[in-house]
Amino acid sequence: MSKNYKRYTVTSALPYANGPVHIGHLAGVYIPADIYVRYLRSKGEDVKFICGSDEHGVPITIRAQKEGVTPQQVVDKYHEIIKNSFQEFNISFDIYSRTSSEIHAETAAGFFTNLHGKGIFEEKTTEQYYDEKANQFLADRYIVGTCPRCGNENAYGDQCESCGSSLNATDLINPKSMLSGEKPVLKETKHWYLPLDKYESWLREWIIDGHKDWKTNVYGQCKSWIDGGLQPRAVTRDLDWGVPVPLEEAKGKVLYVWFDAPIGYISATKDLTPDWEKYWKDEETKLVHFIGKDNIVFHCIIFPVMLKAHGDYVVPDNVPANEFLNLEGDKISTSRNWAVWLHEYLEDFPGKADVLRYVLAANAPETKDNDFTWKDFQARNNNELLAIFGNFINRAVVLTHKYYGGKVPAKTELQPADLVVLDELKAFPAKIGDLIERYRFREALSELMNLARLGNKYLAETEPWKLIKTDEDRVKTILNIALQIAASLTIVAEPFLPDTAKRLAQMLKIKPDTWAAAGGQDYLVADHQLGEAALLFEKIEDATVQAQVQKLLDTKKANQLANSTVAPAKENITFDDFSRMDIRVGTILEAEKVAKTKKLLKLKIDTGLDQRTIVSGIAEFFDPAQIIGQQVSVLVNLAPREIKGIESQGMILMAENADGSLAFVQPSSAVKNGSGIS
RNA sequence: GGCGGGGUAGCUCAGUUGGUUAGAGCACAGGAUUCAUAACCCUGAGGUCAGGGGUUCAACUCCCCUCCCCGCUACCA
Repeated sequence: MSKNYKRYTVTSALPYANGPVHIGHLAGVYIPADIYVRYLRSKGEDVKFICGSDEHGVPITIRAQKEGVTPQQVVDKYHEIIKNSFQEFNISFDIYSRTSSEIHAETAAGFFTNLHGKGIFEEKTTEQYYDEKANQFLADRYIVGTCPRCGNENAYGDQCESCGSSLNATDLINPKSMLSGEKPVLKETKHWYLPLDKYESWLREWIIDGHKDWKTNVYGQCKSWIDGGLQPRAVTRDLDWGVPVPLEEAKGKVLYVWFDAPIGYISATKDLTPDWEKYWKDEETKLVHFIGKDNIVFHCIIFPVMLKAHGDYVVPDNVPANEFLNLEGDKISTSRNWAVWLHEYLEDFPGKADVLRYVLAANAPETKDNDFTWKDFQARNNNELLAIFGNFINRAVVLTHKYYGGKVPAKTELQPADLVVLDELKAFPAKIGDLIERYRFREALSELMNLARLGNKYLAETEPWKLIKTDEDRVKTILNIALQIAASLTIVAEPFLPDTAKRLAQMLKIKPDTWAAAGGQDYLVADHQLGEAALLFEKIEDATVQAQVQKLLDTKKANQLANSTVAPAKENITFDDFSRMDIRVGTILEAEKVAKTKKLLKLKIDTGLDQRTIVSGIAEFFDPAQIIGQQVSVLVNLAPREIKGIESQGMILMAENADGSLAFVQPSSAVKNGSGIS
């Protein structure tokens, strides 16, 4: 398992180019990956750090349509924003490519052709909605219609955004194409499937038996998927935005985005170097994917199966997926604008990329979901970066300037306390490096701070500012050692805080050196002239973080306002339309939870006409025992429908609150069962 | 409901194969200090390791049950 690798290919998840990047992405994926890569480079390893924008898929075409622009314009816009954000946070990709590029289309199509040639794919024909006027098949999101559950007339084919139900396009009442407005027809279409099920035994051997070293969340999730049984997965779609399927018979079809996206790692590497094959096809290359937990199945199951089926490629050695980062106690949400966007952070905190890098790395969701708060951000800047790291550097450099004109004094006689500190200093780089190699970035970072703490403690205990009056030789040794610690910090801090490391190196007037030089007791030679002391960090005031908190509170308020808006009235209907509905008052006689469901209650209702069974999705809000005997409104002439094997004969009328909670619609005083409602 | 992950100090989190007294940072209290951005340094207090049962000489750790949070997934007429 611990093979000796000659080189590394490190990828970080391709951000989807339909929006900017926020702190959750950074904390979960890009900062860990960047720390890992910078460390490897510092060790002198041969490493390529690969990323790029994921620019295909239906959501981008929808956004384009909404904004009245082309998909290419959408991805061009976000590709630039995302790319710039990464640059400003010093995420040191060797290449940041994109999947709308020519080289990617070639690579992805080539990959498909290769698998197709090997007879890997299964072909299946199914019925899908087709717009005859626009002459194309419709993605689920391209079909609107009336939600069969809540009656919202603008439900999408995959989901109703009004009631949150997930739907099949064929469930919609009065489906309409978003392209032409016409009613779509069902039409047969052929697609190519990757038979994941045929790779089950290989996956078991490779992951379940072979990669017990993976993080528990990753390993557990993979095991769950494999044990649950894998299904063939379509690799093609009827869509005009994507990589065209390279087959004569597949005109108008593109590669499904999940198939082409991971190949983006390969095409980006091609884009980077003609030597790309070495980084993908050589057994001595260690492939590592940094991703968030939502991406585990693609990087641990699907992409490896693709690589395995192809046969020439190596499969990942590790996939250190992180959990999610919350923001001030709530989930980060793009649609609710509950996020700290990277480009906005840099406007509010210019020059402070490292501060956010530090806070996010220190609080990265490595084993479970974590919370980012502005208060914590302030505390970590003021109490850790500034008070421990910055302060130590400042003390050492200021004292050296004060006593020795900024020239590194030579060590004199070493005392036991000095030797202890030098030993500890020497041990740090290996300790930090080991943690990084085991993907434990938080702990590695805390060891980095411990090195600065060692410096502070050493100064506090030796008190050179007192000794300068009595034992100047001793002071020379002390400051020399303190400066050696500072010098090593330039190296071991670099993966985490690249800007800071650079500024520190400038202050000490040293050239960046390799990891091997860190921990040395003579990294700074005697008489070396230091630069002027400068502050590495500045204090973040209460008012500053308060402003950020206020910004979020405003967002929350805006969201509440948006939620409280009442849905617009539906189209007028005739009295006749209304009178076709037979709504009666009934009494709940029995209520029990339907086994193996979360939302369903099986109710027995006395409708006055009869006693009938109705299945209703209200279990989340009502305790069965508490609702027996209550009167409710029942739509009695709704066609019966089987739900979870139970025939439901009618529907209970419910009022839905803004927060989604439900209430019965019931008479204000008891009336006879069977009384009509009109 | 099924599957996966999690529940450890006021807060954010460590705790590797079961092994003495369960750790760190922040916050808090006391002390020391003045080179340093009132920062650093030392000491202390603070825990029914979600709850219950079991295995064991020994359980935060392994097994069973229950509750809660997150994710994937099914159900919603």
